[in-house]
Amino acid sequence: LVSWNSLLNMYAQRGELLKAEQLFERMPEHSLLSWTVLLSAYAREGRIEQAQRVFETMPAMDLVSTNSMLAAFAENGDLESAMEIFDEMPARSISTFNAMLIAYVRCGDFAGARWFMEEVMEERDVVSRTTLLTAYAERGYLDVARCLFEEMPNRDSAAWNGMLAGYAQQGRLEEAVGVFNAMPERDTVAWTTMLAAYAKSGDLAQGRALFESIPCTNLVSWNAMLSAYSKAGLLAEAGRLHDQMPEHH
RNA sequence: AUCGCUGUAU
Repeated sequence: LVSWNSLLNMYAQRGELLKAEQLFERMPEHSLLSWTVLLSAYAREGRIEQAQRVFETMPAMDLVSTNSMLAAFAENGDLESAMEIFDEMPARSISTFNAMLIAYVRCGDFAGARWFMEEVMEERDVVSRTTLLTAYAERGYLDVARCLFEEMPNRDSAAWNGMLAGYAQQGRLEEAVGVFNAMPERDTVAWTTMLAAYAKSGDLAQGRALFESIPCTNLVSWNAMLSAYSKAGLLAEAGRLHDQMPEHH
C-alpha cells in the first residue's frame, strides 16, 4: 500500500490528474493517506469542488487531510470557507495556521494576515514569516518585506529566495545582487531568480554568464534563460540554446 | 525511518 501511495503521490505532484484518478481506482485498498493525496491532487490543480467532494466522501479525516482542504480554500482566496474549517478543527498544527495566513494574503487582507500571525498564532515559524514577506514584496512593499526578513530568527533557503525574488521582481537589481551574494548557499531557485533579475534589467550577457555557472539546472532555469532571449527578440539565440537542452529536462 | 498538509524561481 505504501508503494501504491507513493506512486499516487508522484502523479499528484506532477499534476497528472487522470493517472492519479485511474490509479486510485485500481488500488487494492485506500488508506487515509491515499484519500488525502487525491484531495491534494485536485486542490493543486485548482479543482476545489472535486477536492471538496473527496473531503466529504472520505471515510475518515485527520489533521493532515483537514489541513489539505483548508489549504485548498486558502490558495483560492476563499477566506470564509477556510475559516469555517479552521473554527471547527479539534486540533491544529503550524501548517493549519500558515494555511490561514495564505487565505488572508490571497484576499489582499494584509492587516488581517498580520493580526492573525501576531495575535492568533501561538507560534510562528520561518514559513509563516516567509509567507508574509513574499506577500508584501509582491505588492512592492520591499521595506516591510526587508524588515520581516531582518527580524527572522532563522532563515532557510526559501526565506532567502523570497527576499531575493522580491527585489528581482520589482526590478531592484542592486539589492538583488546584494542578497544573492550574501546567501549562505544558493540552490537552483536562487540561481534562477538571479538570472530572471538580470533578464528583467535587460542584461542578457550577465544573465547568460550566470546561467552558465548554475551548478544544477532544471526545466525552470532553462525556461528562464530561453524566455529572456525570446522576450528580447533574440529568437535565433533562443533556438540555439533550446537545442542544447538536455533530454531529461 | 521523505507514502499525504503550509512559504521561494520561469
